[in-house]
Amino acid sequence: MESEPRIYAVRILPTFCTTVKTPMHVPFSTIDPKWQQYWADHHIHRVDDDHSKPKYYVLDMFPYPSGAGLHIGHPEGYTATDIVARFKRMCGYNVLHPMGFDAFGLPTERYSMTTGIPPAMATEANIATFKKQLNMLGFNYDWSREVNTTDPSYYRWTQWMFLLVYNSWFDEAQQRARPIAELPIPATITDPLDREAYIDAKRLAFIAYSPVNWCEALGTVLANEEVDEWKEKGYTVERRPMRQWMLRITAYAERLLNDLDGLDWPTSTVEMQRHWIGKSEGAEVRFNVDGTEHAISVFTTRPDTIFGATYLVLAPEHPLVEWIVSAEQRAHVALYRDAASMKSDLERTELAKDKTGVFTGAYAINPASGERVPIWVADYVLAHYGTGAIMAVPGHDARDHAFAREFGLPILQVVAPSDGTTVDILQEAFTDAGVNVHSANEQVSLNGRATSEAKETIATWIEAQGIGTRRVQYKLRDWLFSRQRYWGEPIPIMFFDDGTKRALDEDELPLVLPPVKEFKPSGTGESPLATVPEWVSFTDAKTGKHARFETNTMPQWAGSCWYYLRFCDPHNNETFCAPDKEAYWMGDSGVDLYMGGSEHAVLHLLYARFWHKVLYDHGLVHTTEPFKRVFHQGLIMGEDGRKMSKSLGNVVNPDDVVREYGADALRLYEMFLGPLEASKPWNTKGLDGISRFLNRAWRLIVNEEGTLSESVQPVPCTPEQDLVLHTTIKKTRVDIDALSFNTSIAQFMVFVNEFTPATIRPRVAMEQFVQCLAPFAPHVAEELWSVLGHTTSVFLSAYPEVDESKLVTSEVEIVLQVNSKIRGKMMVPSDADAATMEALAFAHPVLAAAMEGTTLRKKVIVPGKLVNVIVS
RNA sequence: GCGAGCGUGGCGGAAUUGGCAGACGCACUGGACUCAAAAUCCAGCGGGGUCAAACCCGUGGGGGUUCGACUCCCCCCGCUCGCACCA
Repeated sequence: MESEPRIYAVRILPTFCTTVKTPMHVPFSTIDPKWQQYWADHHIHRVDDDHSKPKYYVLDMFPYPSGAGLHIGHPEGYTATDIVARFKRMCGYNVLHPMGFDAFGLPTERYSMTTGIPPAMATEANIATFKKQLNMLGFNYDWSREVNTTDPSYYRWTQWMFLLVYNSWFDEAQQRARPIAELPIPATITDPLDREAYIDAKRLAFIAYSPVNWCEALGTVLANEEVDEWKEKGYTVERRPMRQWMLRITAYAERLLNDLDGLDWPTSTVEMQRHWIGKSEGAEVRFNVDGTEHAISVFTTRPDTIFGATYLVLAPEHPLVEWIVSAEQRAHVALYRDAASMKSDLERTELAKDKTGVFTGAYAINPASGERVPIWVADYVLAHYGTGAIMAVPGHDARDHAFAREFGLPILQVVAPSDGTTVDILQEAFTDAGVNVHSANEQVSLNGRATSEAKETIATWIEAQGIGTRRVQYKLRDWLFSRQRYWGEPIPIMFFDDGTKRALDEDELPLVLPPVKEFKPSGTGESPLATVPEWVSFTDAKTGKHARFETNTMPQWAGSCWYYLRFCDPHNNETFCAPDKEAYWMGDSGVDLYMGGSEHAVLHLLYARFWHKVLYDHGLVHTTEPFKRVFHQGLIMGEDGRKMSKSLGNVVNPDDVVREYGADALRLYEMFLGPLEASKPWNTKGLDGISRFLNRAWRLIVNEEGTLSESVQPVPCTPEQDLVLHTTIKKTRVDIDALSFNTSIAQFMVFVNEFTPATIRPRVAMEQFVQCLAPFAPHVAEELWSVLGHTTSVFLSAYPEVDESKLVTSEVEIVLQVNSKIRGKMMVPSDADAATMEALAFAHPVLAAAMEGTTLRKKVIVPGKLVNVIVS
């Protein structure tokens, strides 16, 4: 498109044809497809399983193939990994750089609801579009290893892994998953149904009836972490108790936390995972309810403040509420609990400015102080965390303080600042660590003890009294694993009329999704699968019993939990991945580089780590972690600095850019924008700059006829040229490992600026430059490599090596400073030692003049850098 | 509120262990080529100051460590992302 007007001008003014020098441009519209075809025909990107070479596994988070195709953000991470993959291959590594599609999910299903086009068909079309666009950008994926999560030959193994999880229990003592067959069953359990119930309760995949986030419009439940996303899109989500599959990820909380150490991940991502797991250490303490047999267990991280606990609070859902509530308060409490159940977790916290609650009419005995304290119900206490009940210490907890002030409950001070100052506990809670006061009974005194010591003392006392224990608590909750949707992996379990069930055996997998005509929700809160007669009513061949299949399907996260393993051995029909291939490609550290957006910093990465650990416990993988190094590419914003969106009209389409500037210009431009991890605005003018650079590089080597320029000669480099060349090689090698592509490209520009004025260009410099550039701009580099006379791909050549001797110059410029201010510069031999430097520098007029008539106080000499004299 | 990260020219951004701030690109200015324009090539481009130089100021603000700080430490301000009644 861009080149059209130029040609046009020549055509209408033919008389100027001979006089006007037509500047040469990279003919990208010819060479891009040419080399893409060449790579495909010659299998340049085919990964071999030659296990004698060192491996490098570089992985992109595979995309969801939406109908909209690639957006401009996709090529950013993909180009980065493409550069690394091509570079590592040129360095002699056997590189695995695969691509696939995470294609199950709601958007496709919703598209099918409105169009009637089956999701499998829509997915196929979308994937074709994505692949075409990915190839257009010249990425070096080995498509023979493509995976697609919706392909039965893939989800067969997703189902197999679900069953592996299902058939596991977590041995707390050994801190690992074990086969369910090894579960010890108490001898007292003899009834088969009781036995099954006991086993089911221990499985890592289990059915629970708990309040979930139901979205009527979507016809499915959502995970807690998904709620915000859909609410933003305008959907309403309500709390509803439903039958759900859960995965016991909480069993792995400690390992998921500990194994974060030693990962080469962004600090923010590690921190986010730590917070998500949310470990806190404290104590669980029992408070007896006055005048009853009941006791309320509370979890606290501040057992040292127990003497200041002036009331208890139960979550509205706490089962004990109805047992302890007094007759006169019963109506109030019931009203409050009903109101609370209508609110979602989100609404409870969003509207959390003012605390609400209601008195139960019951009292408990503070086991430390012996005081009788009122028991309240309030929704600022969450049912799912800790024990669903707290001891309120308004003197030393901001939330309890606000509640106590609202309802006129007593506030006691039991901790004072360590520095001896006083605080007004009635005005504001003192939540820092300090020294205990007013904290003693006949058996134990915390008075005068520092907070950390007081915690220990009281915890020991609590345990000695038999009223509680030390306890570790996590925020992490079990993973809600079922969706009431059609377009997901079927859960391979069938239920019989007698209340028993059966998981499919390995030889019965995959359990394939049945074709359906209607994708709308069944209307009963079940998935569209519930409307398929042969799905919910059939005779099981193995048992002869009448059965129905589970109608829930797995969430979209399932397929992405293990795809990195399938890439190691994508066509294996015997197992999900052959052990020797897993051992080779996953090596000692797993995926060597995993690139993807920070939106997956918590969930996907946590879920995948969890599955990996289950596999590890069963001896199916041999690394404890799947991803050694994770990197998040930043967002590319619109030209106006705002997030790209159709409604703002600031969206840049990669197809348009490739058509106008070529694939290499887009690749280089996105890498040159700024640091890979930063979010940065698009700037079309910057694309012109990159285009100019590519054209200048092109003209170093190619003449107007499109053949090798006469300026390229088989002569050695001058020392200056060698310095630039080897600086470029060195910088690129270092920068690629650091993923600092913007600075490598800047160095390429320096190289081109250096060689452009030269009339004789040493062939060796041109060749090595082309090799350096190749991972970044593969199409241009291949063409230049070919113009230079090579008949095989530049990617089969070895990346240039740095000759350190070429980086050493005979003289270096040093800085002369007087009182640390720069006063001059001079050249000295680069190997000059401190004494030589001093002698040369002191003879220099600038220093000589500065020191005249002054006293030398101090001299600082840094060889190769500077001479600094301090005078007065 | 808590956690993580970041503040450098008109703009995007560079700057091993503390050692010439502003590489490289964009924009802009001037010049060459051209009837003219585009393209290309050459030169300039933080602020003040000067005919020019010298010189002074300058990496969000304030303090500190150091011969020397964009870099290390403390306090403050601002921005981005994440979490948010988790007891």
